[in-house]
Amino acid sequence: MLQQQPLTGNGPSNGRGLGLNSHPGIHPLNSVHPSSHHRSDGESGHEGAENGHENRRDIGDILQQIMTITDQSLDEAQAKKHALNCHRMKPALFSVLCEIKEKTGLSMRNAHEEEPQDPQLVRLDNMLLAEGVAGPEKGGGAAAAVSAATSSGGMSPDSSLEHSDYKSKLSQIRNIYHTEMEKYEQACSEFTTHVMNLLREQSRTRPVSPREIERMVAIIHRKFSSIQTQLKQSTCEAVMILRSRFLDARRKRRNFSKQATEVLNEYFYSHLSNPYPSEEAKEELAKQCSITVSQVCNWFGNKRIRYKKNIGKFQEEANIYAMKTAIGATQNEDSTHTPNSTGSGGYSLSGPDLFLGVPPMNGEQPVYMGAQTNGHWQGQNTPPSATSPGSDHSRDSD
DNA sequence: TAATATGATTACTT
DNA sequence: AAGTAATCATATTA
Repeated sequence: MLQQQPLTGNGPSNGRGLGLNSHPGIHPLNSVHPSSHHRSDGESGHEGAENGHENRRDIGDILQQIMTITDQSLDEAQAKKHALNCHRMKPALFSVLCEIKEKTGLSMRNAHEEEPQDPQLVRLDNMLLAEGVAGPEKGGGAAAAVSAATSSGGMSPDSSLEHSDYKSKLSQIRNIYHTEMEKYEQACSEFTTHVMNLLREQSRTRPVSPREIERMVAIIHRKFSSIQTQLKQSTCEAVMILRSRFLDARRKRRNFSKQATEVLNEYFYSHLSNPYPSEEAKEELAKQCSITVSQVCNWFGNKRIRYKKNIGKFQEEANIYAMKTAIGATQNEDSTHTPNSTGSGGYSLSGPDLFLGVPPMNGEQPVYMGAQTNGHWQGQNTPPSATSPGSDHSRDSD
């Protein structure tokens, strides 16, 4: 029963680190059978001699029986044991053994170590607990850990796929961990009871103090818990790997939906003179685009810088969105205040400044070039005179 | 496949 | 803390 499979490759870390392929070696109990010691006591015709001689032979006999008792089959052993217990020299031997034990017992007394709770193990436990691997089953545990780990960035809804992937992987690890743990615990208790029974049984033929049993049990538990520590360790490793992979995935960029960029661009170009959405506006935009506020921040940061760097390149885009907003504005200029067009709700904060102060050229298209990019917005900036590949003079007729 | 677009990150600045 | 500018790394396009 205790030959349980040593955590084969289905472990969380591809079998790495869990390569304990043998049960904890607790052999002091059953390994002593010097089977080669069979003395040939065949010459029984020699009995008449001194008493001492006979006694020695008796003791040798009984010792022999004790030594070989574990070699016997169960029935045989049972019978032998019975015979042993009924042996007339048994009490004497027993008392001798007691005496010897009394003398040698000292060495055992100081073997009294109280394990001071390995800090490494404590750390492992804490981590497993924090990751939601150990401890009670809770759906939010893993998710909480993840969101804590990724709180800085903010995740797009796209990553919810990876998120659930992460969660399922984590629960997989969790399951493996728990089943393995259970297995070990069961094996441990089974083995412990087995050993205790054995010791109890043996206590009939040799002196076994409760203290001894206790010690043996402690040894067994130590052995098993060292295995469990290994399991914990590799579980932690697996979680770490999973986690780093998840965080890597976070770096993977995915473009926002068409509709989302639409909304963002609409806001941007309709607030070109001051494209700094307030906290509220950011939240509103985030909601509309189903992205996070920090993603909105990123987007505006990127947009501002890139627009400023090369206005010419964005001229067309600006015109398009200016047009859109204009249409939206005229559409509802007399009706309800809902400038929706492409799903863009009205950001009713600070009216859109389409065609800001800049006079719309003297011509046809509403060349949308307001934005005081040349020295306004936040702080000073010295755009290296936007290359303006677009034929239209992107600079205001100053 | 190279070039470009784009979302995220980082180091600073204000 | 919010921005800017530079940069990274991937997505998309030509």
